[in-house]
Amino acid sequence: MARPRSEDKRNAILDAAIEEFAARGVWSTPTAAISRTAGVAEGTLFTYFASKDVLVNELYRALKVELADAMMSTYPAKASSREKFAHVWMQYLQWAMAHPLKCKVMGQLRVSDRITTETREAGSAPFAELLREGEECVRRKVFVDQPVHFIGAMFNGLAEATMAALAEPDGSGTDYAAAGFDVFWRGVARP
Amino acid sequence: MARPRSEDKRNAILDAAIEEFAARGVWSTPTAAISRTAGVAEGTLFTYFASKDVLVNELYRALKVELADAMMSTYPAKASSREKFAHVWMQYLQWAMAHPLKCKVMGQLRVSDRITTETREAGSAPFAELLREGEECVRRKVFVDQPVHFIGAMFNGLAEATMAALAEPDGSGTDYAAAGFDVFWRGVARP
Amino acid sequence: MARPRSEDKRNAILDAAIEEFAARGVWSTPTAAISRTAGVAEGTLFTYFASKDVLVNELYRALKVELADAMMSTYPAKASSREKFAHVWMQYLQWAMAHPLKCKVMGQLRVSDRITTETREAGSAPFAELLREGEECVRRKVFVDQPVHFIGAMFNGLAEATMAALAEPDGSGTDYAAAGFDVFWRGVARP
Amino acid sequence: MARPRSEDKRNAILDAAIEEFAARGVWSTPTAAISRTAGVAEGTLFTYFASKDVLVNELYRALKVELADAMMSTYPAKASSREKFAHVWMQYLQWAMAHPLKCKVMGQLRVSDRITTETREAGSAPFAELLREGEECVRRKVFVDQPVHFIGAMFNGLAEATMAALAEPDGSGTDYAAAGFDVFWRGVARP
DNA sequence: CATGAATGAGGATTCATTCAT
DNA sequence: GATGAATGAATCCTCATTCAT
Repeated sequence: MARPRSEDKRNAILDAAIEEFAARGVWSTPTAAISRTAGVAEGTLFTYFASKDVLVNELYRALKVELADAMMSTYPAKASSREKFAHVWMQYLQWAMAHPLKCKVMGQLRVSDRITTETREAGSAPFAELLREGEECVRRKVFVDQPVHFIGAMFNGLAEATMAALAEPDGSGTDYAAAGFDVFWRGVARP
Repeated sequence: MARPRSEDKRNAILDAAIEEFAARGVWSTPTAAISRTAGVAEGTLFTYFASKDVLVNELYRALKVELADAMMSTYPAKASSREKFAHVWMQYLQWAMAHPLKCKVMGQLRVSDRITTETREAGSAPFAELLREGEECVRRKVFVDQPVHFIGAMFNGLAEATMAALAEPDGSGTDYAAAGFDVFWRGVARP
Repeated sequence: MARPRSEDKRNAILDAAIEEFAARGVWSTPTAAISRTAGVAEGTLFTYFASKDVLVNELYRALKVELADAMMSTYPAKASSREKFAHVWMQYLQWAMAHPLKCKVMGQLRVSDRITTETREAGSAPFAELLREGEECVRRKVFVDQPVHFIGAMFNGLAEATMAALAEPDGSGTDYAAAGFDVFWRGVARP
Repeated sequence: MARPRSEDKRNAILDAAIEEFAARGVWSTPTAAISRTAGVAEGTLFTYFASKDVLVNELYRALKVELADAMMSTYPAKASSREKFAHVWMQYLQWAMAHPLKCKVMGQLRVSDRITTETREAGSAPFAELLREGEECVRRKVFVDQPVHFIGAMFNGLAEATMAALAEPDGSGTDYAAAGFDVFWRGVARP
């Protein structure tokens, strides 16, 4: 199938999907709701995405790419390791705070069975640079002696927890973002 | 008088739900699949759970209760703080490893819109004891000066990440469970 | 099947059926609603009535019998024809006003396909006396020269219309009952 | 652009509904039977009528409109009052005889709880002209001194009874239609 | 290509009836 | 006989996808 005409329309559909998925849950949202919100006809959705599964996978990939861009595009290649991770951490949280719907949808998609392994791999590709830095840190004994993917998982888990804390409406004013990163760094840095 | 409602049947339905939800995803499993797996008629499911939503909420609560029991029933009330948290951490991970399906389903339910606030609250009730210990640690300056719910979130986030790492089939033999706890403790303990 | 034990229970079921049918419509009322209102178990209903259809037919018959009793038990066998019909007319309307639910249900059952011809015939049996008087009136040229069943239909149609008028909440105070009978009598009496 | 919604298909569904409702009763006919008879897919019914309730209400309204058209479209505005009512009466009965199924269905719908007040009002709107004539007759002392709606109810009640008599298969050859109107007129005309 | 009506398999639930207790 | 849990066919409706316009 040739590339469909309008990139705008494709994006409108993806945006509508985010909005609807966030509001009603991924598997409770009919494609008709998405097309309506996107302002296109029901059938049009299927000229841009062959099926709902495809749409969902592409959306996941798109969100990952956007997040990766937010996190990595200003990556301070020359800073210290700590600064590199801190920078990425902060970009992550800022993006998450700026895009709560996208964040919520990513959370739902992450645990979904309909996201293929291929999509998942594509989604983590842009973070290769960060992985390399992690490996370096392990090698240089800056980090504890654990596989990078494990350390990456810690990073993610803590970031998500921090995000959730930031999202709470208790407004205690605490700077969870910085606190969260401290937990991460103290946790994985070799004592 | 009359057949009494059977706890066995209720459990069979919940077990079947776990099995099917893990295999096909919560919102892709028809109630008919659950009843078939449970060995009851389609209608019987609805004498035990008024609707699929109710079933899903009760299942979430039941899983939480089971997990809480695994984590807290052998809580070492007289041990040191570190030992208390370590114990709970290990019980958590052991339960998770022993019940991967339940774990997977909990992961899906946690992000679901259909789980009510009430259910969520009921699910976290059994961990009150742990919260208290956390507060104590903050007060005694064992932990960094952050709200307990934030520290609890860190605990959870790291535990989940560790679980995921344990579930990976790379079988590197690394003891992720212990390593994960070390990250947690170093992270939240006052340096 | 032997006569079931308790006549009371049978009546409770019929009464409950009237109440529920009036409130929710005959075919929107589950048998379970009837048994609940009657204060008996779901299954018990079926020891008194073999099926819902049977229940509905017996109810129709019972209502007809009750109405017939109200109309005919004080039938003034020695009065003039006009007085006879007027008496029956008034009894009819009084019964209808006194039992609006029963009346409503009869209205629904009358047009229902599930009422058998046999039931309908049984329902009109108690009015034989009145039919005879009608025939007499035709023969004696008190009524216009039409078949009695046609005149009976007029009687019924006008009585129902009068009932509906009485049920309206406009409360104009008009004596519809008497006015309705006058319309009937003028209409069918030979001028 | 796109297939336009077809009035034909809508009518086919309404016609099928009449046929099936007449044969099996309104609440015993599955929507699937209607769509099959109409020659459309099960789902198509719901693009024309949002629910069975909506279909039933629209059907009632459509039947009323059709009947009103039959009765009122040739209304002899310049004839005498008696002729006006006689005309409408005859049109009513002719329509009823010509469309026994529609008539039967209207009878069932009239007593149904699912017909909304709004639908009922819309259904009686086209008869305003006749109501006015009735009021005129009361004012000019052609009719007895009763509210028009009461006289209207008599008209209806008698017409229905006459219809039922006409529908009986005794084929006595009696001209019930004319006889019925005579009953009406004698009944309501001031003696 | 865009549109939205048409399709029909699938799904949650209901409910008359049966039957174990 | 009474009870109410168990049954599963039947029902209304949804929705991903197709296709005529």
